[in-house]
Amino acid sequence: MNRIQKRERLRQGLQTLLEQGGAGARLPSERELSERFDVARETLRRCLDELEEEGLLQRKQGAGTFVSAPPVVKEARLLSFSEEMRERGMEPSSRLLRHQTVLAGAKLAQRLMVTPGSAVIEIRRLRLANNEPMALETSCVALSRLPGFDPAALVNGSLYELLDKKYGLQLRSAQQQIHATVLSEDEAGLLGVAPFSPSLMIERTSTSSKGEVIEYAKSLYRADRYRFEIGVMR
Amino acid sequence: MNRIQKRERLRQGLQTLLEQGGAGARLPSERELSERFDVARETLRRCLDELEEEGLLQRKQGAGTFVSAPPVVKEARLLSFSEEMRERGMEPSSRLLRHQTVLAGAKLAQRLMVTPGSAVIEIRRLRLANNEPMALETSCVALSRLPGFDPAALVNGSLYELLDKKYGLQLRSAQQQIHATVLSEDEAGLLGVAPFSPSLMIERTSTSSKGEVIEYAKSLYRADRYRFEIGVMR
DNA sequence: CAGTGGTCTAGACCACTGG
DNA sequence: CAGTGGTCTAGACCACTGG
Repeated sequence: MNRIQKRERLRQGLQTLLEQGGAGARLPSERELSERFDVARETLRRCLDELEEEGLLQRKQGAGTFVSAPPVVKEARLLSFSEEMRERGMEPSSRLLRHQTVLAGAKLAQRLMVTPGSAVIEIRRLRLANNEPMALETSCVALSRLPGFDPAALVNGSLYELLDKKYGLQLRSAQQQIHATVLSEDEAGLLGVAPFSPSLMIERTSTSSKGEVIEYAKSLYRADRYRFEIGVMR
Repeated sequence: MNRIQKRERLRQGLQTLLEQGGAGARLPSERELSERFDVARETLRRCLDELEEEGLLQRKQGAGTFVSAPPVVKEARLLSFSEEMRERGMEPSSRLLRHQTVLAGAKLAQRLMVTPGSAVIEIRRLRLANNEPMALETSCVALSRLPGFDPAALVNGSLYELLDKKYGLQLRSAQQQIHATVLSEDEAGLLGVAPFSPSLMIERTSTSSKGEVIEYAKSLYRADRYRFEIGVMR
């Protein structure tokens, strides 16, 4: 399409200008740019909006448009343990420690948004990276959302993959709370560290694209091997 | 201004429509809405863009505009300690424990992106919420970026505010690393908890809109009073 | 095909800044 | 004050969908 080509040319032309200018440089005015690229000023502005959103430039009313240094912020994304470890260049694996069906108490029921007393599958796994213990994870999923769920499938697999393949459930967002705590003797033993070592505890409530709460998980990470990293914008 | 009122009315009118409709409902067409609210279609579209960005509605070319169930994900934003505590409904304050000018070693120089050996101001503050100790914070800023900097101004103020007012520096993004650790006896004493209590340690490197690294800060939060909360999307 | 959202235009007036 | 970005308008044509 002619239109797409035009948009593309505009975008690339602007990026070239940004590169030539370097951080701090001032761009020509919007009226001049729109004439130069032969587009309406509003069209140009929409393109500048995008570039500003991406942090490549800054506009200041009455003063002008200035090139920014691109930010290095790493966006937080919802990753499974397996995905995250692979991204960190490590090979993930799991050991299924225990699984049982329990009846949801008031607190858990609220977290999973189910009625108190409904059946919940609780899965406790030791999660390894390069065959070294990394975290101790307890996941809870409501049985009603996962008919015929078989925890045995989790011995070496990702819960997220299973949810997707078997139930067509894609997790879309999660709420995470991060605390610092110390490990009990049992927990420390499983993770292979000294008792009362510090630990990063992450509680996560994951929600499907339909808005249903699918999983509540509580993970204890070894503080000596794991850091939580996040980029934030103002 | 008439213009602001108009925009405000439009926004509120649309939100009312969204509420009345409920998730899944289909809004009237853009042409009809623009007529009803007496604005140009482009103006209406800009408002719809915002609402879509916020996840309140979804548009589908050729089909229509539909009300979404609002997401509950809380976006991570770069907040100063003061801003964050106020948002949590607590009154922030600070006690300046120490400040000194040091020469940047290799590690600090790399973090601040300055040449090793340059002067760096190091500020150590006890940060309180409702007059209770909450965190122990050590901030480092390169002197070259803040000529004539006076740490005394920080006794009861926000560093971010000072940077903005005095130097016109707005922080735009930050990279944060979150660890779990235990407090030394000194640190525990200052924070008013038992020695070797667990602590959430947050290291933050903040960058200005021009892409310069402005601050490196290391904070030790009381694990019993502070949790880091974050929403993530897939 | 009628109707929807997506994009673009030329022009106007406003708020803000100090090159 | 001239010049900048911010907002809005009325209208056009496009791509896509199936109420």
